[in-house]
Amino acid sequence: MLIARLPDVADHITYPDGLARTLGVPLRERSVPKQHDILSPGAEPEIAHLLLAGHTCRYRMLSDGRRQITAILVPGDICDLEALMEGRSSYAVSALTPCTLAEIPLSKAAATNTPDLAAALQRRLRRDEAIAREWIVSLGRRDGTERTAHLFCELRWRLAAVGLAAEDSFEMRITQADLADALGLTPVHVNRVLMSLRADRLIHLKSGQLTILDRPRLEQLAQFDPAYLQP
Amino acid sequence: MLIARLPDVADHITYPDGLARTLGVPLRERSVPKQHDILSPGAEPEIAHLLLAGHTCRYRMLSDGRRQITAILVPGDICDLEALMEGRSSYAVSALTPCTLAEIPLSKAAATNTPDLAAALQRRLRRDEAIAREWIVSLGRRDGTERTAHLFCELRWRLAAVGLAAEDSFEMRITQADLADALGLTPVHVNRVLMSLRADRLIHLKSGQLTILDRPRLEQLAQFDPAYLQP
DNA sequence: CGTAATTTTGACGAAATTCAACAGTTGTGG
DNA sequence: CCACAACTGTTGAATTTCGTCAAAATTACG
Repeated sequence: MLIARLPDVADHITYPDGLARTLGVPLRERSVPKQHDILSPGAEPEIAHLLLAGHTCRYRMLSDGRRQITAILVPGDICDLEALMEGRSSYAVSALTPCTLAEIPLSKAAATNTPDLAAALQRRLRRDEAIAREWIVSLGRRDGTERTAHLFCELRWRLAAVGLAAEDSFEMRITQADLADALGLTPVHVNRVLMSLRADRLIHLKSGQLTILDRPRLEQLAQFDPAYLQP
Repeated sequence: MLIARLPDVADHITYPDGLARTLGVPLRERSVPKQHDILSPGAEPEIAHLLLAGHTCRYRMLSDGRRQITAILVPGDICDLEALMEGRSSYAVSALTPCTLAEIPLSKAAATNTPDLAAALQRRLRRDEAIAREWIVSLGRRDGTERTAHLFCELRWRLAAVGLAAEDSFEMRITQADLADALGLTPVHVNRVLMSLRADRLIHLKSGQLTILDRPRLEQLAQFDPAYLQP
């Protein structure tokens, strides 16, 4: 599932080689287990992370234990973009699955003042915001089934863009409990929604592999329009 | 309700004088009625707008008529930030109340290449994203009452920052139907939530004036933490 | 002053949650 | 390689939150 030197990846900071060249230092790689905390909010981190394999998330906890995932990151994404751009972070980041990460030293990033890098980071920020906006639409106005369908359409699109979703099928080892925290539902209800998507022959999900069986119908159900994901 | 030359406004593009000086042109002012479309998605706009008075929103429509408001803008905010930064916009903007706007010519803004302006715009973008993230938390994990309380806490904070919410009271002429589209609820349910907030003596809302009667209790109910609004 | 928009209320229905139990899968150490 | 424990997924029944429909009351506005 590792991403590297993909021909169809446009952005030069999506893969570690390009980012290392831009910063002028080789990036250390690191593997972290599922559930591992990559960034705690409030802390002053010294490294940011480019995700190479697996899925991470940004999230916020409420004081009574409720958790909301505000973003799911896929390979090629920068997990702690806020920390990279302003040195501090208002959200936490953790690993939804076992992950491989490339470490980006913040000191080095801050010292690298090329317009190239700044533009690339700003593009990432705009994209993250567009994704967040669409997530608001899902949480506010799509029911559980549409919302879940939309997430799967979005993940497929983003993974395909980095070469990780051939044939409408991709690795997704996110648990139903974590999906629930992303979708604003309970784990029980996520399970029922998945069962119904399966019964409708829209998806096949087993042992960490999600296959979209009927993409046109799933995208129609979700009212998925990839315009917001375009660079 | 007009915002201008406020001593406690830090950002030099929050008020029209500063922005006009930065761009080197005087900004035309314009009044638009309630419901007026300020920006349609997909269009290639030639002007962006700094909100001077009233409330506008960014929103997205689903094909079956459902609408989700993704951001509420207050005086000092740039309505069409995405258009200003990349020339096109993936969301629509319209006026929730009668508004006064300052017109920002995109050509002039694109030509003004000062690091100062770029930094200010990027700060706005980061802030908008932080607000969007918190909105995701509300829609995903707060119930109708908490969500409404959170929105009021946020509006009070943002309006206070531009001098428009003295004594925990501010003008808010947004209809319950529009609040519903922002909160991901139905108008009927918004009404019930407002009734219950009134019954609990947390707010007073009448003829377009919202007064927060017990701010500590309202903020606790909403689990409001203004950290995300900090510059 | 009259009409339209908005707010409020009630009765009923649907979507999602809660609680509880059980089955299946995965991972680990003996 | 098996046995066990822990986690993850699945299902049912009862309850809660929120939505829908419909109508009345109130307010805003030309």
